[in-house]
Amino acid sequence: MNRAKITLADIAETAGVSPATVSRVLNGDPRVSPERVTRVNEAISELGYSPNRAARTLVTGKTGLIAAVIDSNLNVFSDPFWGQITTGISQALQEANFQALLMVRPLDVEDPSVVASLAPGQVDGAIFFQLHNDDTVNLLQDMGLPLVVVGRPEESSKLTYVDSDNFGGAHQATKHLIDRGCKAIATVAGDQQLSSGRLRLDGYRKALAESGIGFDESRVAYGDWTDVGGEQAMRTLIESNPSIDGVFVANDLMALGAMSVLEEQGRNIPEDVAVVGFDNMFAGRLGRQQLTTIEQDVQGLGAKAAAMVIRMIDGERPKSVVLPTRLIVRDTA
Amino acid sequence: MNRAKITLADIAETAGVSPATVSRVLNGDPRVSPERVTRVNEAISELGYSPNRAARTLVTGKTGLIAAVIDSNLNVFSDPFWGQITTGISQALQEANFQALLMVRPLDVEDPSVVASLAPGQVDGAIFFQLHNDDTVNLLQDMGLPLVVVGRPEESSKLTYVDSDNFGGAHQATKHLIDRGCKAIATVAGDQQLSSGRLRLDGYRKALAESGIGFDESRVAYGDWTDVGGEQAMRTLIESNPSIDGVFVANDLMALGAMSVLEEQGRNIPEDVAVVGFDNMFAGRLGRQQLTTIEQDVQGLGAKAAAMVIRMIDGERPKSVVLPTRLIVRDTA
DNA sequence: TGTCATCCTGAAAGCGTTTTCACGGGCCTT
DNA sequence: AAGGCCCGTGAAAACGCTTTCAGGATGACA
Repeated sequence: MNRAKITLADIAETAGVSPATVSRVLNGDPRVSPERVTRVNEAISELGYSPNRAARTLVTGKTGLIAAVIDSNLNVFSDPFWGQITTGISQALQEANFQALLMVRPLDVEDPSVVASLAPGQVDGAIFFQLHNDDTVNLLQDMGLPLVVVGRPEESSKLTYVDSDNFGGAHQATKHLIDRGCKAIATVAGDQQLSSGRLRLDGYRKALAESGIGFDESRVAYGDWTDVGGEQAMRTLIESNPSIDGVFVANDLMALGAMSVLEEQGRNIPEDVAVVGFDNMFAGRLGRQQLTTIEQDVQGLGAKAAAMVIRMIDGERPKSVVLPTRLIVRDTA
Repeated sequence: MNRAKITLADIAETAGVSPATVSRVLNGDPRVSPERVTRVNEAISELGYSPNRAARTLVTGKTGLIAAVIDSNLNVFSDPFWGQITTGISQALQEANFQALLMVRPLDVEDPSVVASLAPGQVDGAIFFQLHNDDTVNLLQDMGLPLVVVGRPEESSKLTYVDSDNFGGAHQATKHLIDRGCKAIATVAGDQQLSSGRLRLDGYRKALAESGIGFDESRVAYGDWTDVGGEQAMRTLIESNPSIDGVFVANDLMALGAMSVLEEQGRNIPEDVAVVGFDNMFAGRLGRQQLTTIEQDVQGLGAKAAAMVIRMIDGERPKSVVLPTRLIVRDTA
C-alpha cells in the first residue's frame, strides 16, 4: 500500500493545511480547530501515514528508546528469569510509548562500546541488571543518563535500584522452618560477592536471632548458586552437623543439589530434614517432591524498573524500591 | 566531560576541515588524505565525539535497528530459552553494528501497533519467534520488511525461517531407544498445532518405520508441553499399553511428568522403561536421574536468525535453515 | 467605535548528518 | 607544452519533523 514513503508534508497537502498544523494534530496540541483536526486525521488514515521517528528525534532530542543492559556474565544465574523480566520491561515501556533496546554485553570490564551506545542522545534512559562492577554504570550516570539498576548495587552507591526483598525472603523462609519446629537449622548460602548472597544470609541470621537461636558458623556452607555447588555444600554441612533437621538454601538450583545429597544419605524430606529454597524457579514438580520456596515477583521487577526510569526521564528522582517476596509452602517444608 | 553535546561541525572546526571531510572519515571513505584522517581522529577522541544516530538515520534511511518480536503467548514454552536466544541475537547484531529492539507482544491477533512499530523506516529488519498465526508477519513482509522467523511457519508459507531439526532430533531419540533394544516404544507427543509438535511425532514414526516396527496409534498420547500434561499422557499410555519398554517424550518438561508416573507405577528407569526427552532444558541433575535428551543449539538459533536478517537487509535472499540437534545420553536411556 | 487581548494559523528556521556537485591542482598522456 | 583526468576537498542541499515567531481575525471591554 504505502510503497513510497509519505511524509507529513503529504498529509498537509491533502488536508489543505500547513505542515505545522499537521504536526500540532499529531502531538495533540489543543489549539487546532476541530474541523481541521478531522481533516488531518482523515488524510492520515487515508494515506496510511506514520511519522518518521528519526526526524522527530532529531528535533526533539528524545529517542523514545530505553536500553535494557544485561551483563552477559550472569547468564547462568538469571537464565530462567529473563523471559519474565524482559516481558515486564517491554510491556511497561510500551504503555508509555517507549521502545526497549536490548544489549547483552560483558559488563565487568569497562567497555567503550557500551558507553558509546548509551551516550547522551542515543537513548533516553537505561535499565541495568545486577552486576559485579559499578564502574560503567556510574560513569554513565555521571554523564546524565537516567538509569535504574535491577538488583542491589554496592551499599555506598548512589544508584537507584529495584530489588526483591532478599533479606525479608530469607527471613520468611527461616522463620517457616522455625515455626515448623526445626531446632537445628543450617543454610546453604550463595556467593557472598553478590548482594543477594549476603542479604539472604543476613535474613537467615536475623530469623534465628529473633527466636533466640544462637548463630553457629558451622551451620553455614557456601555454594556458587549451581546444583553441583549445592550438593557440595550440603555434604559439608551434613558431615559437620549430622543432627540438622532444617536447611534454608539460598536458591532453588542449589536446593536441588542439596536434596539429592539428603536423599542419598537416607534422610527423608521433610520428616528428617526440611528444605526451603529461594526463587520459585521450578513452578511445577521437581522429581518426586515440590519444593517449598520463596517467590519473587520477577516480572514486577522489570515493570517497576521501567516505570522508574520513565519517571527519571520526566525529571523526578524516584526512590529505590524493594519488592516483597512470598513464601510458597509445598512438600519439602 | 562532554556536557554540551558536540557535533560533527565541532570536529570539523577543531580539525580545521570541512564537515564533509569529517563525515567521510567517519564512514571510512578512502579518498581522504591520511594527514587529515589523523587530524580528524584526534579531534574526535579529544572531544569525545560520537555521531548522532537520528541525524544519520534521517539522511541514510537506515535505522541500525532490528526488532526481535516475541509472541507473549508463548512464554511458558520458551521461558528457559529466552536468555540464550536473545544473547545469540544481541551478540550477532552487535558485531554487525546493529541494535536489537525487543518487543514482547500478543501476536495472535493482528495488532496495528506492532505493524506501526515495524513499518518501513522504523526498523531495518525483524526477527519473529514461532507463532500460531502468520497474518501479521505476512503483512509486514509484503510491506517490504526484511524478516526471519525462528521456528517453522506454516508449510505453504513463503517466510524465511530458522529452526532446530525437530524431525531429525526425534528420529535420533527414537533410534536410540531402538538401538538400546526397546521393543515397544511409545511417545508422548506435543501440541500438534505447532510445527515442532508435528515434526517430532513424524521423526518418531520415521525411525520406527526404518526399523520395520509398525506404527501403533495406541502408543501415541498427546500432551500440552507441560509436566502435568506429560503426566496425564503417560498414564493413558501405560494403561492402554502396559508392556511398553521405551518412550520418547516430545519435551523435557513433559518427560518430567512422565517419569514421575513411571516411578509411581514402580517401573524402573531405564531398566523397565527407557525415557528420552527433547530440549535439554535441565542441564544438571533432575531428581535422582539425569535425563537423556536431544539438545538444540538455542543460542545458535538466535545468532543464525540475526545473521540471516542482516543478509536480507543487504539484499540477499538467504535460504531457510534447519540447525542440527544432538543426542545427549545420560541416565534415563 | 476604538483598543487590546485571544485564538488559530502558516512561514521559516533549525536539528546533525550524508551526499551530490563543482572546483582547483597535479599528473599523465600525446 | 597543452589538453584531459583523476583526486582530494568544501559548499550546499536534503532528510522529515517540531517549534518559534509573527500576523490576521475575532471577540471583549471600555
